[in-house]
Amino acid sequence: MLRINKELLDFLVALHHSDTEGNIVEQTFQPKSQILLENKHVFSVYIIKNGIAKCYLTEDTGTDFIQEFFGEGWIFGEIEAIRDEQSFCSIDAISEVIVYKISKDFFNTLLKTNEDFNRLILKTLANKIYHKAIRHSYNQSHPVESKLLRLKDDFAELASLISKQEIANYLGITTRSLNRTLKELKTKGLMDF
Amino acid sequence: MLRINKELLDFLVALHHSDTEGNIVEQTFQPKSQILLENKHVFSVYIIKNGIAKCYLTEDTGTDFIQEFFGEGWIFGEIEAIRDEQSFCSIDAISEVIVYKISKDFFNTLLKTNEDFNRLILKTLANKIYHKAIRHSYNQSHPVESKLLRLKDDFAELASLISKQEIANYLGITTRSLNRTLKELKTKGLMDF
DNA sequence: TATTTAAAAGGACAATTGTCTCAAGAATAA
DNA sequence: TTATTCTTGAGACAATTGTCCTTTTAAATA
Repeated sequence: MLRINKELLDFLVALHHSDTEGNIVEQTFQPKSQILLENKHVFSVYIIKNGIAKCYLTEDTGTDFIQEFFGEGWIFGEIEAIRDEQSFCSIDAISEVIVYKISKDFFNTLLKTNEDFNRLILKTLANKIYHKAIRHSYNQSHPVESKLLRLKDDFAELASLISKQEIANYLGITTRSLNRTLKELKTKGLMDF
Repeated sequence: MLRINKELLDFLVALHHSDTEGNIVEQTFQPKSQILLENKHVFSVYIIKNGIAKCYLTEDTGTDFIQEFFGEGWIFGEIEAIRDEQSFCSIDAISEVIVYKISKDFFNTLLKTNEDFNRLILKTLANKIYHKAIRHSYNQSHPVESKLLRLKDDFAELASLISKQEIANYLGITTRSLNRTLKELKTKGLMDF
């Protein structure tokens, strides 16, 4: 769940070092602040240097569905830059988040001119599809208990950072269901956090 | 649901015309035949010239979850070619399916040498992520009735081609739930197919 | 420390969805 | 036409998950 994309991060660190024209800017976001809002123009592409953010979608029912937690090396805004459309997710900082920010134009230029970067983005997109497909399928076919067990280690790792509400929003369930199932798993000795 | 990717199809038609080295092969699959199987090496990338296929994942519960129905211009095998990993989905022909088939190597060469193709693939991947995110979120946050109504037109269009079981597998529900909800919607006059 | 506010846990009940089973209808083959 | 098989539809019941609301616990602030 909290995979990191070291390759992409390393690439950006190097790019930032050699950048003399201000194409890459570092920016810091405070915990709980909003980085991107749904249905707005996106002018930049962001790569997380440090911290954790959540990428979520607010449904007409009023509930948020968390697409993914983003850690180091994760990129966002790139889909909008490629599709040339508005944002379809909101992004909030969870911890303090430091990003490398590059303009949409520079991002598209890099894609054209830098073969390594191009390949990295292709890989990143392919990975996003792969993981999304696996998760979507699993979510639709398994009860809450299984979904929780599957992410046991991830949640234990993130427990101090994210709320129960956010875990529920990631699993697409209510906090009531989450608590109920957590308690059952504790009784069974299958969960401890 | 059954979007077509005309741009990519047109590109391949042109490429096929000018192909003198046998890099692009046309292949036909009979209805219900399997084109790709989960967890196998993938040696080629496929673009649908004609027909409809389903892309699905078989869970340990024994149920299939349909990721997407693929129509004209849809590409598959490309994620595996980029990630250099085994297949993570199975692909079955629903109607008779004619594909353009290109080798993994040729696909990767094209990505490097042909800027237009590269851009098309980037767009295609970005679109897959976009649509998957929207659907996953909607599926997790809405009851069966809403999911069905949302796809009313698509299902009406596909009704003669796909089975009830396949609709259920696409929505991640059982046929029992599907039938129950369809009946309710008919009673309410909201559904007719 | 006392007070206020927010997050987490859970009781009671309702709604939704799934499991199991069987019967009706349609399609296919003998 | 008559079996045979497959798809569809649905009854009865069980399990899962959600809604609403209250209580408990923890954290933040005066």
